[in-house]
Amino acid sequence: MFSLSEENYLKAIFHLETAYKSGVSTNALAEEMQTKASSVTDMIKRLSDKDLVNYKRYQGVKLSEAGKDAAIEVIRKHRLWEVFLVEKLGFNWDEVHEVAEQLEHIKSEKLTNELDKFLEYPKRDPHGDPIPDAKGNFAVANRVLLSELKKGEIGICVGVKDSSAEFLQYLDKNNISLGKEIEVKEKEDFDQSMLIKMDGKELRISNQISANLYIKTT
Amino acid sequence: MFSLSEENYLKAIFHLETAYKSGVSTNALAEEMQTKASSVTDMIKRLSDKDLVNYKRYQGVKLSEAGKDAAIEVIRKHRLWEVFLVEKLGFNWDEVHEVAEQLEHIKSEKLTNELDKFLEYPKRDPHGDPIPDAKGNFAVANRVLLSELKKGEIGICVGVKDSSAEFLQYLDKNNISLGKEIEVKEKEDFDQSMLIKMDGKELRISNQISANLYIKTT
DNA sequence: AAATTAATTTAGGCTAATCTAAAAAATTGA
DNA sequence: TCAATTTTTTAGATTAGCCTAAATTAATTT
Repeated sequence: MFSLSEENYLKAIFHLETAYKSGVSTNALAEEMQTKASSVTDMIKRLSDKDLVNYKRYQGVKLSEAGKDAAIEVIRKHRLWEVFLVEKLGFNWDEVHEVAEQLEHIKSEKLTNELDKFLEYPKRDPHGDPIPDAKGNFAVANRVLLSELKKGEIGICVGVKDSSAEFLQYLDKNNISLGKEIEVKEKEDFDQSMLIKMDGKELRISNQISANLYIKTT
Repeated sequence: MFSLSEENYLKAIFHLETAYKSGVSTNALAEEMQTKASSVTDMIKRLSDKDLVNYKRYQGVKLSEAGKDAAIEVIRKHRLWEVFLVEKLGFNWDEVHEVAEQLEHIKSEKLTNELDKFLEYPKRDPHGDPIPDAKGNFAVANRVLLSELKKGEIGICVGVKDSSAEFLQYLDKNNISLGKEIEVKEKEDFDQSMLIKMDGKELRISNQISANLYIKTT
């Protein structure tokens, strides 16, 4: 069994590995974990002793198979609890993160699997992220950022890259939610801002917005 | 906010206070917490520094108002989660304790209150124990132990004193559950064992059983 | 290729929560 | 009452997880 802190590190490494294919640097991990590089080195040693990561001094860190399994299990629980909070308890999608950060560490295989069943085996969490199944299998995300679409292209909003409360509240305020069809009417060369059409109305959004919205093109 | 360990101590003191009205002794608390007396002394000092307990050396410990409030909040969460596990996720009443021990430490007032609402404000947990409401008010238990009934008396089973998996499994095996009507047909002077009638059938039970079953007499 | 800068690790401390062993205080009982 | 026993506290270690400051290694410039 892993400690709360170990689980958080494993999760962070997992998320960073997509960006740092050749190994996650100590500094990147320190940034992600909001801690000091020296603390990261300490923890990496502990995780390495438990064979959850592969580590050579000054070379960055990668999850082992066991580490990956553990990370995916935590992510599975996090996302299932998010679905529970929104679907069953009426939380808004910008209110679930902090609570799910706690709930993801509850240890009970039966609990996780019964929760999954109770929620009818959801495939995605409220932010559109895929939920691993009991075997750790992910749905592969076949999506692009809205910022990558060209003028005239159309797609469905399927997820958010940034799930901070601030960003989600901006989306709520502008009625942007998962499932909405979005058409790129104009795209500014200078700052990448866009004029989009949604619900029959036009809306101008900055690149900061479009670069955090996942779209499935139709 | 309190640490996991602090919350567990507060809860233990709360439970022991009913038996030790004049203050909970260090040894009793060590026994309850499955730890050493010296560790208890350490923690009592910490709780005392935070004004969660009143403590004078060698005199046992009592919860302050703040300590009592904190303990009741933890107990409220524990029992609500037990209801959730049984009612919504299909756990048996002998499987919920360990998981609820973890869930009771999740910090989110909104979560607790929305869970309470989702469960339709249950008054009792699966073992018949009262659930404090959001203000910390308990239903007062108006019940006696089955072992206190005399021959010929009748009552309804409303709770268990021991909620260990072993005891609950014994009850399951003998079809004893909350809500059942029980009549004392015979009571043995020598060992206090009883012959009881339930569901039209007779069953002989030892004092260890009858002293752990709460009854509401009709 | 040497020098500077940046990243990483080591060394040494700190705190919460635990432990063992010893000391001190309270209780019991002859 | 006072000696023996029990209970409780103190003293001193230990571990996980974090910190700061210093040292080391790697990367980048010139």
